[in-house]
Amino acid sequence: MDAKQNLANAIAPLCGMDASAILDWFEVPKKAEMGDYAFPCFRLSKVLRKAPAAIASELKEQLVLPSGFSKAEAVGPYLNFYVDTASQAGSVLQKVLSEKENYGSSKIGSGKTVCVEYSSINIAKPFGFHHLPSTAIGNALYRIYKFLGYRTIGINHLGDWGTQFGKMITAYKLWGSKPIDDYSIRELVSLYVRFHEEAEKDPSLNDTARAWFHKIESNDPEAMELWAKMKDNTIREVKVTYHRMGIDFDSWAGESFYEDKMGAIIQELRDKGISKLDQGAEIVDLSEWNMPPCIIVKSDGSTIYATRDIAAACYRKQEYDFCKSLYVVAYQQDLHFRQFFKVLELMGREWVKDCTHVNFGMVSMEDASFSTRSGNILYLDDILQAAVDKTYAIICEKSPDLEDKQSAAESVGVGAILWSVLYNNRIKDVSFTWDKILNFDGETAPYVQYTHARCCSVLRKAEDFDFSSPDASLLDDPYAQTLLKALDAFPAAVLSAADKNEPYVVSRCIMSVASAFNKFYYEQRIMADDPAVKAARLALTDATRQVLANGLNLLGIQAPERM
RNA sequence: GUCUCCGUAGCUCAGCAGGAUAGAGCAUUCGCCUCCUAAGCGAAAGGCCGCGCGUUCGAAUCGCGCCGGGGACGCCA
Repeated sequence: MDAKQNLANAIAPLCGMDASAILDWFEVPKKAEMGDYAFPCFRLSKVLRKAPAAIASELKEQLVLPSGFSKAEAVGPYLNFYVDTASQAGSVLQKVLSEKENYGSSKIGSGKTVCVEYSSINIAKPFGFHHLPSTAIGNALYRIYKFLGYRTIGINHLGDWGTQFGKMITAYKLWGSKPIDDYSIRELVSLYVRFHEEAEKDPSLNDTARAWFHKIESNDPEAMELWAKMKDNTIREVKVTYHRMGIDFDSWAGESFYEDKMGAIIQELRDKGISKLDQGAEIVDLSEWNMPPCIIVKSDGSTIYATRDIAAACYRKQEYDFCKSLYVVAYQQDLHFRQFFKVLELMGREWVKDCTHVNFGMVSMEDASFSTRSGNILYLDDILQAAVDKTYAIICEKSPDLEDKQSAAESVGVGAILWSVLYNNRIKDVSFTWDKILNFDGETAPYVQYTHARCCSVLRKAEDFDFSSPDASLLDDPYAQTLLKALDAFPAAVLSAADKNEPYVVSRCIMSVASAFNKFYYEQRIMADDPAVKAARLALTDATRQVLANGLNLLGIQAPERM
């Protein structure tokens, strides 16, 4: 960034412009051989009334190159600048190797808090593949913000309230055969499925279910105990899966947590004249903003998710005083978020501008749809396990001598699954097929992890060799240069990922690092005969290892040293 | 019907505060392990960047209109 400023300062006087005016004209050429920065002269041709190409070559003649640059070249209408590779290489290497696991981090978030609501599973329901995007993206954002110095609050907004628990209890009372504590999620789900089958034949079961939920709401001891135990069971069980993915939450406050916090919201909406009665329900009319009304209280007097989300937003502001509050929730709920954000705005909560719906695409199966009721479910844990099993088989084939195959398989298998939803723009839909999810070739986590392991392997072989004072000017081949540029791009990628709430910016960045390293590795011998060259290349390898590890860590993916 | 998002290679996607011959991976075909992990590297082939109009010196990128697809649209979340 000072590089551009220096160039602007040097060029501006030659064409009678202000340095600040031409600063953002600079661009980075697509191809490395065209230099590191380019100054297009099209716009100057209007002012100077000359052909752009002529301006470029005249500028080149008159220009005094600022320090840090090795040459300038006029190519057609462009003036291309090449940075001095030795000093550039030296500073990148030095920065990575001295900052280590903090390379790419920042203090911009110091003293500020970001809330991230993600994963948000339902109690006594499957933790399924369709939860993967929210879970993986949310966790990556959580880690990225933390890396940038923010205090981060990860919130699993549990679906732990509603008539489905009346159904669960009804089913348990009718068909349960052991203490509720002994029921796994899968067993609870089969009770739930059975309830829906039987309720087809005997609709009165639905009344029983409603009655049981009413008991929960009115604090009936038996109902509360069953509900609480189902909730505890579920949390205990899903924590195992979360742990596999390196995830933990700071808050598990779900829907039930806000039961006693909605009354004040409803009252405030009435008092301020924001809500009104319509068809027996209390609504906020949003037609002025071209939106359907937001329902606050249903005609039967019960609350609804909008009410809960409003209460939750207010609670989080009060409790955490966030500077940003993110909701990692599928785009099906776009309208819902626009509605309740608008209601918060009408309530005078100016901080609602800091709330963001981080939406993502639909998850589907190729030729079926997910449905708990029909029992058509893909458990996330089964998919993780399938990936780990496949990885284990690959390791046995490719690295039969590896000592701890199981832990490497776990890192790589789970990493591959997480990566599948962290490599593309969030908004892209995800359609599940076993072939796709178990493909570890090409632009995948295993590729990046393999590259990391490769770096570690080389470094192990050089354990006794001192490369702490590398001569970066020896890294002047194009492969090393491309790699250095990729390493240099990492800190900006982290910032951009946070700015856009898009983890794929980090994924793409470390993918380009891995790709550049593999080309470098193939073309250049790292353990070169010349000790000075060897030292420089080992330092570069160590820096690569570090950046890959940092990037994978931000995505919540392990970086194994051997695989 | 209204609102909203998306449309780039056979497939999955980058690129879109406008700029130099549009990039990857997968799949296909063909090469590269006497040398640091071949889960790697290379090559070939593959594109009216959905269509049209406009703004501009310049549009995959910005605006408008079509077409095609996803999603949402009052008492589920």
